[in-house]
Amino acid sequence: MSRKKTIDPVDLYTATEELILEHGYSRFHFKALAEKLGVARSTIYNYYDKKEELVTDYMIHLLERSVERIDDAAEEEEPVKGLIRLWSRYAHMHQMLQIMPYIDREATDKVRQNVQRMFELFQEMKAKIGVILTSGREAELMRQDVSLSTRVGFIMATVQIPISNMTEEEWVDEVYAIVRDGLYLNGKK
Amino acid sequence: MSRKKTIDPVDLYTATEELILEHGYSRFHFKALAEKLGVARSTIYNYYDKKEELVTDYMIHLLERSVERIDDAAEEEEPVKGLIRLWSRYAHMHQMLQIMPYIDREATDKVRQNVQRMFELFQEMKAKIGVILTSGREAELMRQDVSLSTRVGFIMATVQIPISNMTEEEWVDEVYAIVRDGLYLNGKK
Amino acid sequence: MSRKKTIDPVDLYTATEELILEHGYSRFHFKALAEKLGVARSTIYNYYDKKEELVTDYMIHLLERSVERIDDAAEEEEPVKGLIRLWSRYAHMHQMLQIMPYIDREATDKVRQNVQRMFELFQEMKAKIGVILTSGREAELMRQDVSLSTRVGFIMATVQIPISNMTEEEWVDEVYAIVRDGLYLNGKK
Amino acid sequence: MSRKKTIDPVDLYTATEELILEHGYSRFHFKALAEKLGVARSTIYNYYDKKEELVTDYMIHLLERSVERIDDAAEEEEPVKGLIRLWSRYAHMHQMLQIMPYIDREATDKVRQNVQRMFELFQEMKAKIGVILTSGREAELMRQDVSLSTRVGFIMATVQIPISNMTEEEWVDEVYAIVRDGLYLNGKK
DNA sequence: CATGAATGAGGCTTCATTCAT
DNA sequence: GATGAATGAAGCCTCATTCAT
Repeated sequence: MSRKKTIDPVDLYTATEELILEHGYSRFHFKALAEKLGVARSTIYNYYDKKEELVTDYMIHLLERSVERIDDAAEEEEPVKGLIRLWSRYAHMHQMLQIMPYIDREATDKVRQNVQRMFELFQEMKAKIGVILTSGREAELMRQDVSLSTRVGFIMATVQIPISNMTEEEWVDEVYAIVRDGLYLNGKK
Repeated sequence: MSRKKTIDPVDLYTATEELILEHGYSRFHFKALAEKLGVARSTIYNYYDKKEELVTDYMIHLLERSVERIDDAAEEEEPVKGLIRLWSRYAHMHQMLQIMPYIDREATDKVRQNVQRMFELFQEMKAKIGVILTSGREAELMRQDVSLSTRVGFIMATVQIPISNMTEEEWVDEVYAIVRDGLYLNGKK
Repeated sequence: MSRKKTIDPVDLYTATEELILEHGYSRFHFKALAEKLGVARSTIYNYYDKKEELVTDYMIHLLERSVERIDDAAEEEEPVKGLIRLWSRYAHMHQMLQIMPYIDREATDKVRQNVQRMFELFQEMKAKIGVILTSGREAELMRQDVSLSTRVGFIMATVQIPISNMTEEEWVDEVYAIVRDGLYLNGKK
Repeated sequence: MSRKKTIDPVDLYTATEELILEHGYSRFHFKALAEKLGVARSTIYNYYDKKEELVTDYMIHLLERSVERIDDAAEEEEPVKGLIRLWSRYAHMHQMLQIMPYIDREATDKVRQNVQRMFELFQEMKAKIGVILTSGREAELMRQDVSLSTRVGFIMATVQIPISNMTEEEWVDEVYAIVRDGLYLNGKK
């Protein structure tokens, strides 16, 4: 039959992620990717015709996993804390989403479709968070005087808070505390 | 911008900002810049030897103005609200800071120095926010059980919250409300 | 072509011809050929080591058949008309010959030999036409004040005349009429 | 002011023509062109963004000149002979037209427009020849029992007749002789 | 200063072809 | 034989940058 594959598709994603996180999208080339994987540049073209296709495929993969995890978070005792913990694990997702404006959406049809799919997944993510905030026990506990979209945006924005000199779990606790009760003392100690 | 064949340095900044906000840093070229300014590409080199120098100069200019405004915010009745209002005005600053990873810091000595200066300004900004949170009346009102760095990061992260279907002032009110009191009802209305 | 995983050599020729006529030699790749044949690209290499070898083999095959037909034409009542009718059937041969300048003759020894053989076949074709024009009844009917090579070239050039809005046979009649008697009235109707 | 130009646009056309005639369109690259002109490859991109744009521009230039010459031919004593003489001068035009199928017409908008323009010029050329064949003294002298399109195609096809062992003027005389009176003796000497 | 011209470096892609199974 | 995988060579193209006027 044929020769044994040297590129594991999972490695492709891993290498893509690492390169982008290390150097940013502008320095993400098939050349660098090939070097990292130890193959010829043209070899990658047997897997992906365009770098945009690879990147968007990877991002969809990442988003899909993230969206799944939101369901897990929803099951937790404190769903909002679950979301924040999710961010601590998927912090790089945020950085990946930042590169979206740099992607040439018109590169190929596949890219166009992928970008569309990413948009849908992003909406889905926001919708799921919206559901968490408006359903069950949360709805009762939560203030309704602020628009849902701002509340959802608020929770998502916390992914940006840097984690300095503490463990992941400490970060989650601190962020959850202020998300829940705010920065100000309200009769709290 | 101008039709004159000479470059007004202010136009350089304006055009730089517009190009980056419109198309992202990856599509920011001296070629496009020259077209926007109506001059020859090589003319820009009489002002800047490297595109990184231009961009970092511009970003320093932007950061310096922002830092000044923080002092104004500190004077307000509700300083934290002042900060949030500042974000609504300088939302693009956030986008500009996003491009930092894309800049080749090693390009020239000047760039290296500029990046260093940006870092200092950024620290200064965080420090000023820290001072606001720990001084005067705020210190008494604010919870101390969460680390200062997380609280500062929290306030800065709110710049990410999207402004959907509302005025700038409504956004400021909503965001300030949850920043202050959190997402949950705590005996509040 | 075939769905079998083995290649029928005849299919190879057919597919080659179709691809070249459709898209020209510059877009004739083993990639496209393999797709058309429903086999893997590398499989073709079990039959031909070089694409030039395949193409020239095919062209030789085509020329050989054409040369044979010239003998048939010579047997006809009006041999020159027979030649012209031959062109109407083998019009693609003309297009195939056009691609000769695009073939890398130095690719392999086989290619060199094939090109040589094609040249010989082409000479043979011209020779056979020359014989027709100078032998038997034709010689008496035909003017001798124009060099033989021009007369042969003239007949061969007619393959270029487009066939617009008429049947193959009408084209043959019209072309033969002017080849025989020229464009001008000479006491003719 | 600026540096002195090293590329004369006329040289660009000349080099383009030479390269294509020597090696065929498939071996016509900006790389080869740059070498021939003694400039860097990228320099050519300051003149033409796409090789298709250069080639089609050149071909339009060539066609336009040819079309003009047809008007001159029409003025001659024997217009058809004028056309044939024109071919002897513009024989390469025929070869250039052969490459049309190899040009990627969809490369850019400019290319699309150029190809359209070429098509129009080609139609114009055929129309002008048609006018010659049907107007004035010619119409009376010429047979009408063969369709105009075949007669026009016939004249254009003669450009293919090889010129072997004779001067240009001898070739013109010979070809004109058979175009006018045909291959056969009709009471002629 | 301003400019148009030229260039090199770097990235993108496509294919013919080779290789191991 | 047939195949899928890998590769190198070759061509395409864009831009930052330098240079001479």
